Parts: sequence; C-alpha cells; structure tokens
Amino acid sequence: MNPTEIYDALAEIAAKPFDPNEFPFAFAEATDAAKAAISKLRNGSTNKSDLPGGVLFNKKFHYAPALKGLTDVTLDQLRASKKTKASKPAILIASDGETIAAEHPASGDTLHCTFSELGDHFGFFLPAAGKERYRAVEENPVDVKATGKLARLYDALTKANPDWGSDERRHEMNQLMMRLIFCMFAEDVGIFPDNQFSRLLFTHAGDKGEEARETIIAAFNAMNLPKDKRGSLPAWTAELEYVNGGLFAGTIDAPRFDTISFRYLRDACDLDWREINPDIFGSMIQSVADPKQRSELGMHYTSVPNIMKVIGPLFLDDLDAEIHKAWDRAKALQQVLDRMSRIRVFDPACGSGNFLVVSYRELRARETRILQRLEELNGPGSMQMFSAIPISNFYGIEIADFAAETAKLALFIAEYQANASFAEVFGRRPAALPLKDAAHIRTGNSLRENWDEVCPPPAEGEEVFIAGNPPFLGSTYQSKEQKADLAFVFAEHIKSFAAFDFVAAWFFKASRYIRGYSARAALVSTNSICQGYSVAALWPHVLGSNLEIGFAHKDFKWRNNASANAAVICSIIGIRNQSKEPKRLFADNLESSADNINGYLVNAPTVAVEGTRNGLFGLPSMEYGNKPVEGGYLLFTAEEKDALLEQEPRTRDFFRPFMGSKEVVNGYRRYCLWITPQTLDEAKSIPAIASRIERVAEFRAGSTDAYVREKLLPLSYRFKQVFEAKSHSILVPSVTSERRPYLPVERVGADVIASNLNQVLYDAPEWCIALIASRLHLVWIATVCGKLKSDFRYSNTLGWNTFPVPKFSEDQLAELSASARRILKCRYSHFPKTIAELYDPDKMPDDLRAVHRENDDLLETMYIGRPFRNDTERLEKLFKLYAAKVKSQDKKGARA
DNA sequence: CATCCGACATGCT
DNA sequence: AGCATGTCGGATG
Repeated sequence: MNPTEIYDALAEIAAKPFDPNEFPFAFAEATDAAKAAISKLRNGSTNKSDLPGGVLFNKKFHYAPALKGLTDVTLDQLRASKKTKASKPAILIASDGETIAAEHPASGDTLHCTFSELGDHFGFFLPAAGKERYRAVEENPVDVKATGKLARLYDALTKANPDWGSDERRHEMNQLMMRLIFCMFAEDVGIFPDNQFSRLLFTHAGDKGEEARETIIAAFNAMNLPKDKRGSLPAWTAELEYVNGGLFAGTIDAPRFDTISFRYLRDACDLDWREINPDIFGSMIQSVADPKQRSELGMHYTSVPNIMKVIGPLFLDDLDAEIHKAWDRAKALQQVLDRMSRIRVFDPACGSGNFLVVSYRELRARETRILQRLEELNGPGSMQMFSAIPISNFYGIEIADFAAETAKLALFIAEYQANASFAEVFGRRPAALPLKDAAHIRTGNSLRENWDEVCPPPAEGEEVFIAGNPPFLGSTYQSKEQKADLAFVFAEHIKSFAAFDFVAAWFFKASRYIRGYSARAALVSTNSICQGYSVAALWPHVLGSNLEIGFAHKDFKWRNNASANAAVICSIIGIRNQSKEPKRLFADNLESSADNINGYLVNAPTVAVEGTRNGLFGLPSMEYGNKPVEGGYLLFTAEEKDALLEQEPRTRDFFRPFMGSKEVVNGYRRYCLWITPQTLDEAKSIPAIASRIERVAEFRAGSTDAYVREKLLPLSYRFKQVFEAKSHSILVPSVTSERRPYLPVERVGADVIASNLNQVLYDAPEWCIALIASRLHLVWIATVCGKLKSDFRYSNTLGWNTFPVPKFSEDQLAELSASARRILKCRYSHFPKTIAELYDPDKMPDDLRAVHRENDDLLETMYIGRPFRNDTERLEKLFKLYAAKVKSQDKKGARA
C-alpha cells in the first residue's frame, strides 16, 4: 500500500460511525496489515494488550477505547502500559469516537484531533504501516520535538481562532508563542520556582481549557508588573515572578483554547525545555508560523560551523590573539574585557538570531575565561563577578515577525544559559529576574530600514561587527517587491543594478555603514557574486576607494542539518576599511595569507574582466546557438523522431540534428524541426507539424516575456533565436563539469543546429579549436567567466572575446590547425567514446593526454618561448596581456 | 536582439 | 538517495 491508499482507507474509517471494538482491526487493515495477521489479532492469539478492550499489535500499534472525553487519560494508560514497553508499538492510539489522542512512543510526538480528521493526519499513522513519516532532521532531538509540538499548537490555535491566523493578529500570535516558550523554558531551568507557570495555568484554566485564555492573560500581565503592583489582578498571580525585560511589554492577549489546542499546550509544557539550543532551535521554530516552510524545515538556517567561518575571522580570532598576548598581565586583560563590553554585533538579516546568539555565546565564553584568569592573577575574591556583555549589544533586523520574536527570545535563553555556565565556574550567578534588557531586534525590511538608526554607528572606542546570511536570489527569481527593494538601495548610486543578486544589496548597505567607522562586515553569500559579470559590475561599487576584502571563504557547498539542503555554493566575504592587517583567504579547506583579495576571491591584484561584444585580440567572433523557447514542441529524441517519421514520412526533410551541451559532451542525439519561411507552407500542410506549430504558439502566448508573447507568436514555426552555419560549426558547450582537464569543444557539419547551450564559431578556422582545447584557455575561462555552482560556464563576451593571444603568424596558425586536427583525430580513434568518457580525469587515454600536452606546449611557446610551469604562471601572463590591451584600448578610445 | 544566470533541476549510479 | 553535471527560458541591457 502506498501512502495515498492508506489515506483513503483511514478517511473511510473516519467517515463511518466509531465502533470501539471494530476500530483496531479496521485500522490494522488500513495500515497494510496482512489478512492472516488481522484474524490472529482478532481471535486474541497475538493480542498482547493489558488494557480493557485494548488491542496491541506487536511493533505496530497499541490501541485502547476511551470513555467519553477521556482520551488523554487512556493515552496515559497506553503510555504507562508494561506491554507497550515490551512490544514497542510505533503508535499509541486512544479514541472515544469524538476525538483521537495518539503518540509515537519513540519520539514522544503527539497528535490530538477529531475522529473525523483521522484521514487528514495519515502521515502521523504511517509508522504503523512500517513507513517512515519523513526523514527526521538530524538535530538535537529536543529541538525537533519542541518544534513539532509548537507547530501543532500553533495550528490548533489558528484553527480554533481563525482571526489569530490573520495578518493583523500575527504579531500577537507570535508574541504569545514566544512568551509561552519562555515560561516553559523558565520553569524547567528553575528561573521560575516550583513549575509555577504550568501549575497555576492548569489549576485555573479548567479541565478543557475553558479559562485558559483569561488565565494566560492574567499570568502574563502579572509577569510584566513588580509583585507589589498587582492589585487589580487575581490573587493567585501574586506568586508569579516579575520577568519584565520587554518580553511581556506591549499588548497582552491570548486566543481561546479549545480542547485540542489545550491538549497540545499541556504536551508542550510536559516537554523538558532545558536542553534546547537557542541557536538552532530558533531557526527550526521559525517554520512553526509558516506551514509552507514546514516541508523545508530550517533549510536556510546557518549551521554553527558556518557561523564560525564568518565571526571567527571577523572579530573572534583577533580577540583571541589579543587575549593570548595579554594572558599574564591583569591590566592588559582588563583592557580586553573593556573592549569586549564595547563590541556590538549587528545582523541585518537576523532571522531567528543564530548569528547573534552564537556571537553572544562566544563572547561570554571568552569573558568567563578572562575573569577566571584575572582571579588567578589577582587572587580569589578580587574580581567583581558580573558580565559586562549585555544582550543589548546585539542588534538585528528581520522581516518576518515570528522570526524576529524568536530572535529576542533566543537571546534571552542564551543569556540565561551563559549565566548558568558562569555560575558553574564562579559559584555565583547574576540575578536571572527581572530581565534587565533585551536585544535590539527591529521587525522590518532590512533594505528599507536605515541601519544607522537600528544600530547606531560606533562612537570612539566602540566597534560594530556586521555578520549574517542574507537571502540570495537571482534576478529571474526576484519578486516585484524585491526588485523594488534593490532599486531603493542602488538607484541613486549605480546605473545598472537590476541584474544583481538580491544579496548584493546587503553588501552595498554594509559597505556604506562601515565606511570610515571602526566597523567591519562579513556576510554569507552565493558564490555567483564573485564570478563572471558580477565581479566588474558590483565590487568596485561596494569597495569604492576606501574599503577592501579583508578575508574570504571561497566556494563551499551549502550544508546544514536540514533534511533537504538548498542547492547552492557559498562564499563568505569580509569587508573592512583599508588596513595594514594581514588578509586571510580560505579556499579548499586551506588558509593562506594574501597580499590582496580581488573580486574573484583570488590572491591577486584587483582586476575585473568586463565582458565585451568586440574581440579584444582579433579572434573570429563567437555567436550564440539557437534558442528554442517553444515548450519542447519542435524538439525530438531519436525515438520520437523515428515514430513521427513512420507515421508521416514527409516530415523527413524537416528534421535536423540538434545539439546542446549534453549532445556534445555525452554523445546524446536530439533532433529539431527546422522550418524556414520558404518551407513553411509545405510544413503546415503536414498535420503533425501544423499542430506542433500551434502548440508552440500556445506556449509562447503564456510567456511573461512580452517579446516572446507578442513578436514571436507569428513565428511559432521557428526558434526564438536562429543561426545557421554555411560549412561547419565549432561548438563550445556553455555549461560543463569543472573536473575535466580541458574544455570540451567539437567540430560539426553544417547540418547540425546548435542550441543556446553551446557557444558557436560558425565557419571558423580550425586553429580556434587548438586555442579552446588548451590549458591556457581553461584557466582563463575558469577565472573570468561565470559558473553554475562551480562548473564552467562558457561565455563569448567574458571569456572568448577577452582571451589574450599574441599576434600569430600564418605559419603559427597553420601549426595550430594541424595540432587541432591531431586532437580531433585522436578522439576519433577512440570512437565511440564520448567527450565525457575521454576527458574523465581518471580515465583519460594516454595518447589523448599526449596530443593535448603537445598542443599546450606548441601554443604556450608562442606566448613566452617555452611552456608555462603552472596555472599561476599562465594566469599571470594572461592578465598581464589583458591589462595591457585594455590600457591601449582606453588610450585609443581617449584619442578618438 | 543577445546574453547571464539559477538558496536550481534532474538524471545517473 | 546522494552525487554529478548540464536544461530551459525569464529578465535585462
């Protein structure tokens, strides 16, 4: 049975009246138990249940009928049952026919729903069918459990109070959740004595939560007032602690609790909150408020190792060095402490506050170390034992209200936990309550906010460190609002910004913020802003004449513990005011010091190759391939082509081989219908083709691109962009694997139609192949072109037109042509091996390696009279030639 | 009209 | 089910 069938079966049970005796067997059947197993269960021979009317199916489920309104009690009995412990059922189920209470004993995850919703919660019951519900996030189990419980509570509350799910009340709803979490955490760690919150809540809220709303409101109001000012509140609130700290400031309201939401509240209170990680937990519960995000639970939260990659080189490493240097001198250590108390950390895209929490924790840990050392140096009792690092030194901006509330809470919890470790070391702890101050978390659109207002720039003696992981989004994927945000940031400073990735705006704002101040910034980014077109377009504006890249982590694959990871390669870029301090470059798990880190995140002088439509070095011009934009209706696999040919032999003359990257590299075959104005009438007379042309028109009519929708509609018999060779084409696949030692390039006849996944030299001389297939060319392309992830992405404007070559003589060109032919011939001798197979770095044939080597030696000798020693030397020479050419062009331009 | 890109998309093994 | 590796066409200059 697949999950859909299980859903149907459970829904069917739910639709019928509840029969407490029949239910377990129907449930067993619905969850895919064998007929024989069910009859054994029915006749009692395998039923091990020790509860009245109960049915225990070994390893699958333990069910017991409940008296009206007492499903919770029955669930407790199921949980406590000795037989449950012995036979480890995946699910416990109690029902009275009105509601269901269920639990996964392994994870402690619970479900409360009405009986009629049984089918809707089929996912919860899948373990009874031996199916995993979903791949659990590999995180602290407490965090996972807590997230699940909170999500259910949130859902149940918004279901019972639809208005609390609306935009107007979202903030109040989120505040409520955070306050509840704080209370549950506080009583578990002992900030609240005697479980006072849940004890009073469940004493005064009624059995089914009838009074839960009023009780919660009264309790929260009390926590916001010193104990002597609670005259207007119910007497029982006198006992509650005064919390303050802003957490209970502002409006206090609560939704009505129905039986189900009240049960989830009880479940949440039962959880042990002591072990939650405020850093990761925060990002996980972000998904609570946004059901859409649930499936990608925590997909974009930054893991602690990645946060450390940012804040380490940003300021912690420097601090550690200073502490190390001062280690034996009390006065110097005291100065470090003073410095630390004046460090402020600002995350302009703080989400649930991971960066702030981890930064706070790291600073507090260092502070504790220093205080310990000072006590050693000055003698016991000599130190005033309090922390000089307040959470009010931490600033954030976050657009999502729930996340912003979470961030505040996470810092409270982090503070508490830091104080607890402080107490472990010194036996004294700062008073936990009332909370003194809060982090400065602004709920808003970071790109619209004035950062100076959120986090005032550092005064003399202060420092501000900006750290974070802003969202990445290419221009194709940006919403209207996001495009407007980009314009808001860039319009008055830069002409062309619309093609920037969304993350570029954060770098730009950070650069304006830190300029001239004792402030630095480091942000996680997609690596694409340090590749190709972006380098010349963005970095000069970010850095200007006063800033520099102080450190960078180049190209690492995004990873966190979420089950589905975002597919992106990241870089971390730290910017600062120009400084004599060393620069650090992290690449391929190695750290090196750099004289200069340029926009490509390479230790080299600052250069940025700008794309150009004109060849700088007189190479033949390279064009685009044919861009279909036709919904696939003019394209065919070999089988599809043969099928159509059989059905309609007249289509034969319209088929042409169609080659993109895959066809060149992996030897696949595809075909397209190639129709010209001259052959259009004949083509249309063939119904199979005519109908395809119509489908193309339909497809194009639905495009968001006005040009495709309007201008291209009458041209539906052909591709969007059309090119044809006269004698032959040289194809250069535009996206190919970074693993190959040489770029793929192929020569094909004029019958072949090249797709836009190739760049094409139409009817060009063969020596071009010798250039493209050279190591020199690969090194150049790898450096100056864009990438897809870290794979090569060939570009005519950025790569081919800018590729520096010496002035070749006719003889040299003839030699290169001969070399190109040798490479092609060698490949053919390995027929039918594909380029992918031949250029697999582990399996490349020796003779092919040899002809490439010869080709490299031949070409490189034309540059410098001998082969280059390594890629570094190759790049240096190429950049030197490039720079010289650009300079001479500029002069020409100036003269003209 | 030409080009650059993808907190990707998807087929492999 | 993770890893390798390039489609497709929107959006921009």
